[in-house]
Amino acid sequence: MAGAIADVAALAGVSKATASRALSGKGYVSPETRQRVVQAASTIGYVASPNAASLVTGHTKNVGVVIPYIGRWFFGQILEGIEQQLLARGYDMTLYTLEPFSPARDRVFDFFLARKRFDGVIAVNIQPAGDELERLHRLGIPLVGIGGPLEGIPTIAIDDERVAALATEHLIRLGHQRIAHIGGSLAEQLDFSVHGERLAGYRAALADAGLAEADQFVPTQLSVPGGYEAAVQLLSDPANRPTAIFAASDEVAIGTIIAARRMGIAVPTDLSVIGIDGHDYAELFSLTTVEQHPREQGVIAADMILAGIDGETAEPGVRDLPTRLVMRSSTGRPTPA
Amino acid sequence: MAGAIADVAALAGVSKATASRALSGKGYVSPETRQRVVQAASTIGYVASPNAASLVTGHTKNVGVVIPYIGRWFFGQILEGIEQQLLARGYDMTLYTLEPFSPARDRVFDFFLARKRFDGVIAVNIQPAGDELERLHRLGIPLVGIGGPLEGIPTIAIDDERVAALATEHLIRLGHQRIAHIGGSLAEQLDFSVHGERLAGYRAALADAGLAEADQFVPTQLSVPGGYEAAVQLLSDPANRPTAIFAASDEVAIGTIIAARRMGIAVPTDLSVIGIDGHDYAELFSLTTVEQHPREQGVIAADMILAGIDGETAEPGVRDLPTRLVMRSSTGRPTPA
DNA sequence: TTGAAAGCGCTAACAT
DNA sequence: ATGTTAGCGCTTTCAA
Repeated sequence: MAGAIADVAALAGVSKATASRALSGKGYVSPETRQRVVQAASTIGYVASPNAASLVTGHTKNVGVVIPYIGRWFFGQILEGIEQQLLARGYDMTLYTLEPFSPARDRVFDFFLARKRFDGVIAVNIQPAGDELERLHRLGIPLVGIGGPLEGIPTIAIDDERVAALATEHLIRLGHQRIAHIGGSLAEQLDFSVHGERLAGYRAALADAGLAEADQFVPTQLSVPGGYEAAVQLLSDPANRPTAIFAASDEVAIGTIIAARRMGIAVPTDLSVIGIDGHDYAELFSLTTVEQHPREQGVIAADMILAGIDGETAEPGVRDLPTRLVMRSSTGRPTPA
Repeated sequence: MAGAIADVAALAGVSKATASRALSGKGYVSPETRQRVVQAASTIGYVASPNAASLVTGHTKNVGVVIPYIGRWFFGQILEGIEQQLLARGYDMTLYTLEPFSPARDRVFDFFLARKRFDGVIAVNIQPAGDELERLHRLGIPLVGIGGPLEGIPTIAIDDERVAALATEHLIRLGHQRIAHIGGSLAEQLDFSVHGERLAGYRAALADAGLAEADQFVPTQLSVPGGYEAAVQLLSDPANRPTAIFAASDEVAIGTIIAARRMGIAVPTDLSVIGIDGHDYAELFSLTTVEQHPREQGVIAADMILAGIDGETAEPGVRDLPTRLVMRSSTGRPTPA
């Protein structure tokens, strides 16, 4: 309907090849001819079909993104970053949600990703099960990971252990002795080693301060409701209550604060809370947090995949992203007993 | 790399045509032959390239989705619904975020959507500006809208005016007289007429109860921070404070509750709050709300676009989705003065 | 029931 | 600097 390149060529009085060259900028075309072709294309409203082009070039101008959830804030931010960057370069973003243990996983790997539709794939917080990693490599296209080590794939992540230690140390420095940690369950495959590393950082910081036995870990879902439930559990015994909580994500921290306030526990007077992520609403909750800018992670990952598509070979391995501690008002010195 | 249909044909000892027929199920193939072809395909790990196929069939097995935001809960839910349904039918979902007034809008309409890549397009809460609607129609593919009237396009939505009236009436029935409304700004194009309709429903309900002059409307962004800010503004004058607030979305309602609690105003004792959406965290905030299941909206929209692609012509116009009032504890009777 | 051949829209040699 | 030709991987007439 909108016209093929043959129409443009005819209108401009040149061959298809010349029209193609003029439009793509590849190959020599005289300025006047180019002008005429461009003009013809615009009057027709011609836009090249990347599908047809991909058949001969092998490039699809399309990047696949595999991600565990869309609805959670953290992942939404990453997607926005990826999409923005891809769009700017003329690439499409095709999205697959891949929940852990979902039966749909196989189909995504065997069918959707195998359809030769993508120039590259970005895997966000995907813990490959079975031979999924091998299948990924078999695609034969550039791969980039976000959020944890993926064998043979260049990946960006934050240093989860260090960040967790940073957060915990902050609380220790304020004078807290009873510091609990609400984090992801170790069994949950979703987040690679993330859960374990944050737990390890927390424990290391405690140990360094001689507080090893004050260790109190509650696993939960990394979401606001998850944080809420864990906090209720953790704070229900007034006699045995921590004065500070290190939450593995800001969403968890927010849930924790909500729970505390509901239970009549003042934050930060009676309870200090710290999280990780740089959540948009953190300001609202006056949440002290270690920021990692998930949106920026998306942008960086998109840049990396684009570079890979352009032929620049990135070396596999994890590239750590900088983080920073952002002080807001949900942490303070413990009230003397 | 993974093999073309020619390889499958060769391995099965048949022609490409027969292989194609066997694999696609279109056309006659003897059971034994089909068996052999399928077998060959699976040993090679063959997956047909939809790009190549689309060149001849015109079908791309790909649906474009245009949406204002991806990070906000409501939109994330819709996307999850769409994606799940599309995936089940073998379709890809390609995503474009289209913020109101963004300069990237033109590119999406002129370039990305025009590339003949999609079998259909779902427009979520898109208020078409200028000739955007016409451009959409010019794509010549099935279109489906979510969230407001889109001329000439089948659309699903809730009856915003009715829902708003429902929420307001609930507060009135409880005995409230000073009921404020926090909603989207009328100038903001984002949500079609949604903002205006919810405002209208609110006003109609007030008028019906003879409370027309108690009308108090504060426009803001439809997000948690937006609700927070508006609530701070609305509640800062103790002498002149509403006893109930109808928020145009659950995110706004949550922001309102946060603000109120921070200001020492007890919910629902001193202030009743009601929202719209069926937000995940509503339970947490004990939020009375009018549910519309955004995820389900996504599923329905996907079904509609798929039907359209299959040739079933849906009539343009808005199809109203059912909603229901879910009572939790953020509304109550006003405390007698 | 199957095969041969044409062609979808485009780009990339290779000529000219 | 431009045109001719071949062919990407697939489906679909049309013959056999």
